[in-house]
Amino acid sequence: MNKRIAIRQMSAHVEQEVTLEGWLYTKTDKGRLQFLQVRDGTGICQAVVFKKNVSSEAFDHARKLTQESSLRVTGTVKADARAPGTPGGYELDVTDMEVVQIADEYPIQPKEHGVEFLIRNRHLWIRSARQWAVLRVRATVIRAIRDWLDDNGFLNVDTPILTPNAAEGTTTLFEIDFHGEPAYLAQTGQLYNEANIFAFGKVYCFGPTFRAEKSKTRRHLQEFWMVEPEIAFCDLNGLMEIEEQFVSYIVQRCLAENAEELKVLERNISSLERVAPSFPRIHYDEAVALLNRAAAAGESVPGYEDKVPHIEWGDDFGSPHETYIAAQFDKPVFVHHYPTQVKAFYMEPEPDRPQVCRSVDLLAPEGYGEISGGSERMAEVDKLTAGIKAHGLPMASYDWYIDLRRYGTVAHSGFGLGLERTVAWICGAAHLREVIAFPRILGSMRP
RNA sequence: UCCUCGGUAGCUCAAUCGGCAGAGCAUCCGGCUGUUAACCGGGUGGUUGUUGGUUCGAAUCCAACCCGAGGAGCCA
Repeated sequence: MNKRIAIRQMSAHVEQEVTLEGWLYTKTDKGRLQFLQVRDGTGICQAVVFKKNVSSEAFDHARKLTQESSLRVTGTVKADARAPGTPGGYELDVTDMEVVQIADEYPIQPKEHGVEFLIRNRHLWIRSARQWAVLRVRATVIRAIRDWLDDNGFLNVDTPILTPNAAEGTTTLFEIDFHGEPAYLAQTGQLYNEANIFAFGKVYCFGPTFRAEKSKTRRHLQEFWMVEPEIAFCDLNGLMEIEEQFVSYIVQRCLAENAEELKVLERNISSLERVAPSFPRIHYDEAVALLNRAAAAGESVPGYEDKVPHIEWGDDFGSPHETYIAAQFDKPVFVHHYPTQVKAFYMEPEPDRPQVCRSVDLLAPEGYGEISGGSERMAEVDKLTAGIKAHGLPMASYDWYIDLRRYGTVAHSGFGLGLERTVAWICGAAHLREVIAFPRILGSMRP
């Protein structure tokens, strides 16, 4: 029995005889010479089958291999600059092979396909090189998120997915039946996070969240993952410092650990290398002025056909606005102090100017939009109850939340970072559906 | 909910003014010792999204519906 190794470890086994277990990605048959591209989940490696080097049975088996057939292939690892693969530069000079199964005709070819077809075959599409690379980067982003928070004094306290009422509005909730009582799939764990900081100081929750928005764009999913850190004794400025450290760490971890994956994705690395503290910060007032100067000059929005639309002070930004602002910077940019009226009820108004609140969105470069939204939370009972009234929300639902301000209230802040938008940005992915294994998008949840 | 675009072979797409349903890839057969989405020769493969209408004749024109994509709004 030969040593079984992973393709990723091939460079450590040059001139040794090893066995790879995997699937045939594609094949080039040259008569007495066959090139097999073998995947094993860790990479793709070229296995070269010379007729004179193997038994006639093994050679015939190789000829019969179809795309995605499962196999064990044994041979000597050779360093060869001509060898393609991930990582390339090494190939297997085959001495023997065993077919596990000859696969049926495989629907996905290593060429262009339409979106509908690929989504319908998502269970197979995840084997393709691009999808494989994206999902590996996603796993790195998740590790980086947990590592940074765990190493910086945050305690992971997860929050419920079944909730009795909306945190921020009711139109985008998935309703389910909780034994005769209506319940909703969580859109955020933030309110519970705020309870948790009074026990643990700095906490985060990290899990799936659900939005029944009728949104059908490349930036929306019905089910997506969000990490939500929440910090006691922290104001808006403190929050932005944490966010820029956190996001920079995530990006740098991907650069360090996923060079091969980013190469498969043909991602421009230099724009990611710039992602380091500190990030530019602009006030909502400045952003409005910037947008209206651009609108007056008739500038167009990168990636859109339309010109920059004029904006009235007090309105929230639309996607074209966000995209234009983000395009003015070569790093993620903070926009802070949004108008109080367009933001959620719990955001702390600026004491000297209550028309704006201590909120901040982080906009990713290259058109990937808002990857994070956060704020300093209202710390006083009276302000909070006024805020709940002003938004027309049922006071009774928030009794425990208001309670938190009665027992040792402090300035506190938090944000939510959208996992898929972050991964899409790092990978340069065209659509969020590519950065989660089984996307839930409007009108489709199969497979 | 609204706007725009689309649906033809397993996949990606052609089909001129309404006039024989056509390629490439995949698959199958044959050839080839350095291929990178190989190449060369041959074969298989069709209820043109659905229903109805106009017409001698419809993939093509008309109507309704179904499905998909991108975007707006909303949001991470």
